[in-house]
Amino acid sequence: MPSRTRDKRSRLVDAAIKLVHRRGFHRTTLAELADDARVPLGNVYYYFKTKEAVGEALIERYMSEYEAMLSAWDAEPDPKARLGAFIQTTVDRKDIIAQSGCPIGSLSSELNKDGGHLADCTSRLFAEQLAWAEQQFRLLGNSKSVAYGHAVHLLSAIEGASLLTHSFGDPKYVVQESQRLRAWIRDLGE
Amino acid sequence: MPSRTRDKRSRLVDAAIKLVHRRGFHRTTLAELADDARVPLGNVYYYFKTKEAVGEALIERYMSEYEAMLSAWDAEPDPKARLGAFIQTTVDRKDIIAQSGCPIGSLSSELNKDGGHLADCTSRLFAEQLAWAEQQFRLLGNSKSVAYGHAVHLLSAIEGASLLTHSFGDPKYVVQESQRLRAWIRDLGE
DNA sequence: GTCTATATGTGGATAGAC
DNA sequence: GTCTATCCACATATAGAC
Repeated sequence: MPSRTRDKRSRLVDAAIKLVHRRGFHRTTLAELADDARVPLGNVYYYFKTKEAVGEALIERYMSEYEAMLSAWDAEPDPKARLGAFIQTTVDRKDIIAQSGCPIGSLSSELNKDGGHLADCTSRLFAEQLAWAEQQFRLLGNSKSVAYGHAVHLLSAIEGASLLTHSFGDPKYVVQESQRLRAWIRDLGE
Repeated sequence: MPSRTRDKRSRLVDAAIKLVHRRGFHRTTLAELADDARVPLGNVYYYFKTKEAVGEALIERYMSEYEAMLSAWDAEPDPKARLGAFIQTTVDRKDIIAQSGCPIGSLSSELNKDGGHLADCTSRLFAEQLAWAEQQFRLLGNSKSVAYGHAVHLLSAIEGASLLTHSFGDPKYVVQESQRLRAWIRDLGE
């Protein structure tokens, strides 16, 4: 695939990440996508067979972005610091979450109402996060089932607080809930 | 307003509750609504000026349903029992949550991407729940800010677990998180 | 109040020239 | 590979008879 071609395809995915987060998948039109990526509408179909294919590429992108973040967190010295870095990522994005919600959470909520296979793709993103967090809690000496419970609790609280932050358009909910989660992790195993 | 008229309008709102939860607001068409309520399409506009007006009625309905649940919970003897009843409501709905998510959460997530005033209506539902829960925590002897933090934590965890349950199509997340929340409340103030 | 037929706008997708 | 023009399906909304 030529590099110019990669470029346009990549720009379209960039646009999808931005616009789908802001307006949702179904309400984002291919015309808007093309416009934002400075690609003529008809040409979009050279890169993606259908709109659904754009959705797949979008989720792929999130998947690789997540891999990058995971590497960054794994650079932390110990599990508690890694979990802290995970939480901090949400706090860092508090303003964008207030505007448009958690990108994964709102996408998952939307696509799971269609019954299509795009829904399964988004849940894989959550599954990866759960598996990573479970691993950290296991390293803290917890049994598999306890570690899993902790991971579910962590992700639930973050996603729920993101939903409230989005609903009220106020970052304070993720900030407050993050503090609580940090204190919880700090005191674990004492 | 004649009773037959009330009937049809009410049936349309019933249909909206069901279909919007299942498919989302934007993807639910007025034709589907009319069909489900056994009302001819054109007649919908006698009861609602626009689709947005259907959305308002839908949220009104949720608001009054919530009032009814609140009364039920308030019948419990003490704050911990009331909070337990609140949590139990989510567990009771675990299967429908696995299918279509939390009705309020997914509606809020969807409508907050439009910037319209329907979004503000949904956040009022969350605000009511937060205020009620805060009140219960205050009755347990907590300061206003601590009680508010607890309320945010409770609602966040429930909404987040509902999101995971919906995403994976598996009730276990709300069940597990509810157990954890119940234990947390049981041990509060010890 | 009720219902049929239809106007109007929009969005995904395609045809086909270049 | 690129881009214009357009098809077609569908959804909101309205007109107007009954």
